[in-house]
Amino acid sequence: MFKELNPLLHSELRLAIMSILISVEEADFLFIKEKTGATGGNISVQLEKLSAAGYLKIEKGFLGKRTRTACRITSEGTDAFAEYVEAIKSYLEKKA
Amino acid sequence: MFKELNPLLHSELRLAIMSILISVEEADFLFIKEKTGATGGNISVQLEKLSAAGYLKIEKGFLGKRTRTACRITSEGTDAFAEYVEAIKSYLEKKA
DNA sequence: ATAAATCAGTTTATATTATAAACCAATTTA
DNA sequence: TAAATTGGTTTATAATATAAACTGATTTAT
Repeated sequence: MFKELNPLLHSELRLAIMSILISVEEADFLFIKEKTGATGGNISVQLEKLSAAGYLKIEKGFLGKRTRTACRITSEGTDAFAEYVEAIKSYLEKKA
Repeated sequence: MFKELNPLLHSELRLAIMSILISVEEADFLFIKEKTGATGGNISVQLEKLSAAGYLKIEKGFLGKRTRTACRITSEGTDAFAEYVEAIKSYLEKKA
């Protein structure tokens, strides 16, 4: 009846992050911050969790002299996201 | 970009409960328990929260001698659910 | 009749989570 | 060189989810 919702993805901010990453080559910290409107601290924590799960890769580098944190979704991340989308649909459809 | 997710509905069990109630006249406690596979305690707590928000009505009565707790979604509940469905879609769609 | 088991839930304790506030190191601007 | 800003991270707190323990009534077994 109801599929299980991956708890790592069933979180407003983490889902937003993944939603951004799924449709973009690469997104940096500030881009995610702007798009989600979340605080930096919150984003930092959630990126770390998604990274620990292997759903994204965090690439730290420099843009000129300033630090820059960029993220890319991994194939595991893409798969997990797709699975989550299927799962949540089982809750949204109105059953006959 | 991302619509806010009503935190009362963005919960696996509460969403499942609402998903059941949206497609059925009335559902009793044990029916919900069976469909969700959740523990009674958990269901009790979540029904209470949804009820407190006015999203469902809890009707306590008897079936023969045994107590029976039935639930019906309210129109506020229906609206909130519909809104949640729209909101979560904003996270699931792949943006061009 | 009464003890044991079951039913239909509720209460509460615990563990997990989400979140923002506080912080830090480097860079830029005044 | 002092103050402000940038780009984050750490950590403290509040909120949440969940199951375990409990309650009170009913049924079943002895």
